[in-house]
Amino acid sequence: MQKKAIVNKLRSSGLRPTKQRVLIARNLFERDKTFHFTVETLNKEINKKGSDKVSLATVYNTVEAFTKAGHIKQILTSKSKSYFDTNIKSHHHFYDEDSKELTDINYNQVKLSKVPHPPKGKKIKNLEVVIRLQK
Amino acid sequence: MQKKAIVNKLRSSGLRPTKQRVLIARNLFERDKTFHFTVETLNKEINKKGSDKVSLATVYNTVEAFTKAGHIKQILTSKSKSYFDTNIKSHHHFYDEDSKELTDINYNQVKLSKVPHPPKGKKIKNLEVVIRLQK
DNA sequence: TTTATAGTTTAGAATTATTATAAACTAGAT
DNA sequence: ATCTAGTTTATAATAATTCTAAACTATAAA
Repeated sequence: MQKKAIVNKLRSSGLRPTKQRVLIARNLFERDKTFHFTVETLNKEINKKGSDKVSLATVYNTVEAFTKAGHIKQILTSKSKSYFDTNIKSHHHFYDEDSKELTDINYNQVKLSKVPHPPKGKKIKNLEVVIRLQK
Repeated sequence: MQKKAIVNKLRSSGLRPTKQRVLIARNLFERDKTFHFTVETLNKEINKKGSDKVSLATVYNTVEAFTKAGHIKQILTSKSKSYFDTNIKSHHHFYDEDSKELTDINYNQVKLSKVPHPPKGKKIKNLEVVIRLQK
């Protein structure tokens, strides 16, 4: 993804393309593989190189803004820390209990043949499967 | 569940049936419905009545011990707080994004017709589906 | 262009969730 | 009854996140 595309992406979701947001967005979206991260890991990534520094508060703000805009998505975990994923397509995860690592599972590798009706007045927004692994 | 059964449950998992553990266990397991909770909510429950007080640290310790023993299970969420469930059977959840509430879905209301092979050397420990709801 | 202003960033404080510590206590074996 | 390892407790420490309010900036309008 080129810088121009990044800027458009931000603009299209009502976010001003500030220096900090563009920097974070490039770090997130100019990758080959999808990226699983916490605010802490992203903050380290962003601030390690001699590059321009971004404050931790801004990393928090930006991650929240990107999540609301649907550019990244929050992952379901059983930890007291928030995890995010640059893969926003409907997909599922392996969670390895030994290594504590998350891996994507392609959407078409899981098929549900029966799903309950949502309660009245509610719609299904999405559906995620987490498969816990052990040795 | 009677007190004696509670005591056995604790003993069988190598936990001494102390006053505090029995109190917490009764609060958790002598319920009609399954119970979704955080340490904070459980702590309030336990300590509200004029009954014997249990320290917050003990509530944390006990919840951890019960989880390890498999008497309760940790729920997958996208929050920076740990949620637990007294329903340890394989089952799934609705997560209502508006009210932030979790509801159990019976195991047999969800059917998977295709599940990926686990990576080499790993076994599937369990599989959980979370259905996110919106208005 | 300047200028005005709403949106954004920032350091640091405040809050919330959890884990660690080490002294006092207790269940259960001897 | 006594001993001891396991447990509880208040409190401190740490970790994750949110808040605050002052400084800064993108951008729309003059």
